[in-house]
Amino acid sequence: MPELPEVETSRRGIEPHIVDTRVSRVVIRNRSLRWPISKSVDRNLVDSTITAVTRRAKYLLINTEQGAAILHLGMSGSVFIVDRDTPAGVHDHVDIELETGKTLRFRDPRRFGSLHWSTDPLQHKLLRALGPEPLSDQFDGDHLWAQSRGRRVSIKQFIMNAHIVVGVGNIYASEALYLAGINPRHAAGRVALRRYQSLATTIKAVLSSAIKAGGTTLRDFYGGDGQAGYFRQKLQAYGREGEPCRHCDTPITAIVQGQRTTFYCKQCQT
DNA sequence: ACTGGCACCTGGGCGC
DNA sequence: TGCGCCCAGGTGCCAG
Repeated sequence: MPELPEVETSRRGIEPHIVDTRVSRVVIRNRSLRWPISKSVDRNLVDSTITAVTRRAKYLLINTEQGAAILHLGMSGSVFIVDRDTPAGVHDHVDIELETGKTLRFRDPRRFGSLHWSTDPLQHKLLRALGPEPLSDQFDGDHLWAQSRGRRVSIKQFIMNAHIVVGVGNIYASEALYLAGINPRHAAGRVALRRYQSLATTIKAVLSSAIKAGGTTLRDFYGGDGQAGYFRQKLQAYGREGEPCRHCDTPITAIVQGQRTTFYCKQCQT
């Protein structure tokens, strides 16, 4: 479900309800996610006070004085606030009950998500080797160009590699390449610096714009406040196979790269 | 060091 | 209606 804009939308949705609040109880109905949820998660969260909800890549960090719960939503996960004692559905795996009477609920039908505990989350194995945040100053065309030299993977797969830059998933990779006019099949190592500068700009633009719109709701994404994201209406390429390119009317093409579908315009993206 | 492919899992939508 | 098939917003890990 979520790419970076959806995770950020979720973060903003839940943060005001849980910050500066003590955790009274943690209910874990199913520990079998992508990795088994360790008991250290509930053990450390109970009775602690949430100090902040932050994000690194597509990970949500629920911070306390002692450490942080590291939550990944996988492909189908979502977090939202409910009143305590709201009946849980079959895919509601984790409830973090707060002393306010509210509960932070984690739902994940496909169970590709994960939940860890760490006293030093940014140094956690899953986080420490990640590339820069796309909306930070550490990410720019120079970075992409330098990292891409000698690489033969397609530029689409290259920008989706979290060790290069985080937060660019399948939707926004197609969108950014479309906006930059770059053919997604090009070998990353053969794309010029100038084009990478353009691409870094469109990556920032499309992610910022999607965050502003509350994310993209394809099927069932709702932010932590229950609102559907409305970026879908702004998609230029993703999901538009056969529909006319908004610039040249050429039907949008769909191809498969690395087992993921890519959408692009053969005319505009060269 | 890279690269491509597989794995994990459920549900929605479609064609018959 | 029901069944089988294909597809889906992610990403760690493995073999080559």
